[in-house]
Amino acid sequence: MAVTRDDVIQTAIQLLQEVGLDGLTLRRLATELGISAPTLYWHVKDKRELLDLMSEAMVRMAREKMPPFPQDLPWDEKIAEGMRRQYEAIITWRDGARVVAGNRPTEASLPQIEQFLKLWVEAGFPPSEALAYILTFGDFITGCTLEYQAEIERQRNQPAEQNAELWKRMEAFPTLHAASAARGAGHQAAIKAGRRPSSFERGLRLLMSGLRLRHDELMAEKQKAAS
Amino acid sequence: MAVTRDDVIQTAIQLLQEVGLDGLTLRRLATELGISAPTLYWHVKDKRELLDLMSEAMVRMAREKMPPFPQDLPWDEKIAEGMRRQYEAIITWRDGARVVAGNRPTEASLPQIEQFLKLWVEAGFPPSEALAYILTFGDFITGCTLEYQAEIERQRNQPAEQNAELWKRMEAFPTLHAASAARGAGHQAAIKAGRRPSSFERGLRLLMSGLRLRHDELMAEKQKAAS
DNA sequence: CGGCCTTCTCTAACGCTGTTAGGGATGCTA
DNA sequence: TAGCATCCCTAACAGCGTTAGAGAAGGCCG
Repeated sequence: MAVTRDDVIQTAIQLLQEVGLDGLTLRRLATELGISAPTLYWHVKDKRELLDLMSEAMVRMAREKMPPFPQDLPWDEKIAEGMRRQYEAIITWRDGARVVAGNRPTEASLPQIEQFLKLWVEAGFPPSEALAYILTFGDFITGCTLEYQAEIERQRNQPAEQNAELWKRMEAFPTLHAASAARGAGHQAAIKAGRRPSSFERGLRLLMSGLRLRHDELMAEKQKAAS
Repeated sequence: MAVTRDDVIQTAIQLLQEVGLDGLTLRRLATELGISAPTLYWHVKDKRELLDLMSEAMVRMAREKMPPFPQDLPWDEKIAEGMRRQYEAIITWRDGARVVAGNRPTEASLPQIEQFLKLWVEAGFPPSEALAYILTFGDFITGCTLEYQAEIERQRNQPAEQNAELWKRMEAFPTLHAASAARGAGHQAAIKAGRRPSSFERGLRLLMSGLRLRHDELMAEKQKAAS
């Protein structure tokens, strides 16, 4: 049976889970598909294009598995939920951040963005401001997922030896040492247990607080203009 | 005259500015230094190590060029200024985000962190919470710089042709289209003129708003405990 | 039926990458 | 004078993304 373009993408994604982005070579992918490496170039223009297609498919697939978007929430919780979903869609996949980040929004993501944008506009934000905020939140999501997954890959590659040395050096810095100690143990344990780090939720909370303030401002302006 | 390890790092950084991270190969770097590629392995263990050293040097050099840190500011503006400096230290360099991001904090950055951490503790944050916030802010900086520089490299490689097509597709999505139109022109012009995008300042403002709220909470708790 | 054209695949090879092996030359030190 | 550390070399390897160009299978049309 002939390999389809979709087979290529799905197998690539599956392979990504197993070996990570650095292990995802065209030759390896071809072998997995039972074809030769150059044949991939019939299905796909580039490795770059393959990654774009994977990125799109990964986000879409992750989204499809989520429960329907809750409709009966106040505006701010809706927006927060939207952000959480984007975060989830990326961090679900091994090296998801490196695959997805840096891609310009693809055509397939436009409806998604449009729908999300509507939430903001309904809440009272001007469209252009809303878009700017979405991109800014997106930057945070990118950074969050990237750093988290970088940490995971690091731990996969080297069993915590250099870590100990850094810890030693920290003793020269009392505040940092105290902070790390208070944070350290629980945090490390959480990562190893597969639990998500609190960094995203913490940042999201801050961003949402700021956003609510801005929202209040806008509402006040509108009230004033109406009177 | 013999090449020193520092020559290697400095030349690598300079080369990075000219050709970007993807153009920074060991052979090219060696040629620039007037030596052969394998000789680099006498100065440096790895390409990975070279990048770590570059990262450290880049941040340090950028910092050294900045005016002394202003001391007579309220706590929140001090913290915001610290964040701005970290952002600046990365975005100054071509592909700075890709070089710096994903590196665990190096030994050389520990004093920097310690000092910054003190600002937070003086402001009334518990050390571990402060550290967590610093990392969260750091995630945002990473994402911001990364996406911005990715956009720059994209524009360097392909002169805006695919961009136009995406724009066409947008017309099917009224809210998005309106938002992009309102934002688009000025934003593009700003990037081409070398001005920094507002995304970072916008996010920073939100984060700081949230942080001030949290600070109020902490102060209230402390007051309560004292009485 | 024979011929064509699309679809899917192949082998061979190119130019590039980071990296290793192993061997020299120089110059300080004992 | 011997030895050792320093700094550099050539040759080569395995792997990467990618290109050139040819070939087999199947539907369509004369």
